[in-house]
Amino acid sequence: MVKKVKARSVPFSQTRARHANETAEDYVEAVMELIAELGECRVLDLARYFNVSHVTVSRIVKRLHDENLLHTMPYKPVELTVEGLKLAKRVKDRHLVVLAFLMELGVDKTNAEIDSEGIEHHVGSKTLAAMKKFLKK
Amino acid sequence: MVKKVKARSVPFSQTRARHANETAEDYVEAVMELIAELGECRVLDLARYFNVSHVTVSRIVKRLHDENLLHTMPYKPVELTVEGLKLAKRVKDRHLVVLAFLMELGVDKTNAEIDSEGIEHHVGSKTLAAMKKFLKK
DNA sequence: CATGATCCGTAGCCATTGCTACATTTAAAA
DNA sequence: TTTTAAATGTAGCAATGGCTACGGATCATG
Ligand SMILES: [Mn+2]
Ligand SMILES: [Mn+2]
Ligand SMILES: [Mn+2]
Ligand SMILES: [Mn+2]
Repeated sequence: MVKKVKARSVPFSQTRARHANETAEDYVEAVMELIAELGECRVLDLARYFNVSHVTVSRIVKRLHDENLLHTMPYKPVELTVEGLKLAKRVKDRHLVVLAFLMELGVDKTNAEIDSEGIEHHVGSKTLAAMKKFLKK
Repeated sequence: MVKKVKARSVPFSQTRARHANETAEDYVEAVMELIAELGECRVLDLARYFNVSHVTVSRIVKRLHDENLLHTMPYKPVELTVEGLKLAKRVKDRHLVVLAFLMELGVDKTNAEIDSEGIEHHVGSKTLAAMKKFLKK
């Protein structure tokens, strides 16, 4: 008789899929925010924002341009496509819910900001709804 | 007058650091669990568990061996070092808290299992404490 | 004890995201 | 207008974690 292991592979597959979207989500949100704050979004603004080199940003911006999330021309500011803006709004809304939820739970702002930056990408629609419900009470 | 952007780089740096630990955390937890359930933990057990190829597992096991988290000899089952067991216990405890928390919040078990698999790695000590407190009430 | 199935390791590919060093473009100052 | 500083791009390296293909080791079974 061979013991069978529970089908735990689904959560891991889902987590890997979410990690694959994480960079795109953070970047479109950052571009939207930087344009709102600075009027435009330059590669170096993103590099400072994420605390990475401008080279890393430049390459990722190129990839997200290929994925139709960002507009970009050499030496020009980065902009959002229609698709990118839609994603940015959705992601920012979710991020704000997670942040508010953690603070409502009693976590200080500093730690809520740190943890929510990672947690946001792993919050599915059901969990997001539960957090919103909690916030209403 | 130049507008200055808030220091948002800290959360992103922290999130990247946590992602760097994620594989190690999931693997030691998996090894502990598979040994508990099957008596031993083989490379292929881990491959099935994570839904990846045995090659991916083999390379990662080697790296975690170099980091003194796992014991491994060619063609032998994988075991935990003292350090690995300590980490596994800590990680499993945190994972269970996150899972129970999500379910207490009203998320169904299936989605709670999926989301907690990613969220766990981004839950700092403050957030973990807040979740435990919530569960006590 | 032979052998075939299963398990595991190795070679080698790709994508992603970090980095430094250097080249080029753009924009500001002299 | 020339010159210099800042911003951006390019080349090339490393680590990580996916994969397939193939070969060698182990073990159960005949
Ligand atoms: Mn965000
Ligand atoms: Mn984030
Ligand atoms: Mn996990
Ligand atoms: Mn994550």
